[in-house]
Amino acid sequence: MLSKKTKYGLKALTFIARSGDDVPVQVSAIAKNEQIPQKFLESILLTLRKSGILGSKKGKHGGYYLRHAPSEIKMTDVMRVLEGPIAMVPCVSLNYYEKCDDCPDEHACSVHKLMIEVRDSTLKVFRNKTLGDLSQV
Amino acid sequence: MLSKKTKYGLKALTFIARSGDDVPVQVSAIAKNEQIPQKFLESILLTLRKSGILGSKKGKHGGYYLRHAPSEIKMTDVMRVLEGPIAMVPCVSLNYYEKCDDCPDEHACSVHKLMIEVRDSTLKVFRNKTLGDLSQV
DNA sequence: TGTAATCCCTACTAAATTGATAGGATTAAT
DNA sequence: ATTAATCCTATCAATTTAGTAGGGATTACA
Repeated sequence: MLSKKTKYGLKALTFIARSGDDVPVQVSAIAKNEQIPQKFLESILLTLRKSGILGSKKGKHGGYYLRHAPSEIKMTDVMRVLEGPIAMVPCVSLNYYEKCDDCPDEHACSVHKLMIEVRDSTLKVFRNKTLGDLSQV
Repeated sequence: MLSKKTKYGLKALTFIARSGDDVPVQVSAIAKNEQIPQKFLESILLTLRKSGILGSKKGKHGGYYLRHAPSEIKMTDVMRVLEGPIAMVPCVSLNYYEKCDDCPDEHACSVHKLMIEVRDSTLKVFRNKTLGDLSQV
């Protein structure tokens, strides 16, 4: 299941992308329009900023803005920041690989083989999708 | 993340598939060979039996067996029993559809659009994979 | 210079889920 | 009868999720 954090994060990014890039967008505006608890959204946007996807401006008339053009923001990056590894098991993760304790031989593991295929097919989707595609009406 | 339940369930099914189909396989044998806590495994095999994927025989020399040939047991069915809906959000689930509270118009929802693509690509993998494929050495 | 608006940060919490464990009831073969 | 197995219910600790609370720091602008 997709976490609310990810869902809210994606909606927020879409909202910002649709807002034109001249002025920063306030958390309150996003929260109101997308029906997201504001304090929760604050923490989500903070992690998106720390990861380099968003930039921010403090103080009056401050807010968040995209650091790159929507068409350059790939879903692989967004999903990894919000939801974590794309692989369903660490032993098939490209970026966060970890060996299973129980599994003596990965090559012989049926779960491993299956999850590699799932990972690849999911990656293909996320690599070909950008925030630009999402924010298209 | 894949739950341990699903991981253990897949390993158990693979083990049973590889064991030839003349005699039922005991939980204890699977637990020992696949390094799965036996009591936990018991409950997993029970749900697989209740879903119709496994059959069981009680009493001495009892155990679990596949109800169909491995090549006829599709991963879509197995995954739905073990892990639940394949879709990452209920609003794109084929079998467990539910509307989002917050989303006034699904067609306009960026998350919805993205998750439909993920669902379809994952489904394609699971539909084309059977337990027979998994248990191939 | 003051004040309101805004992001930033830490800590806390309730509820749900996960990954088991415990203990026995039931069933079947010998 | 005894033994070996599945079946069933209940319980539990740890983790994760989805927030909430409260204030600190920064900036625009009157």
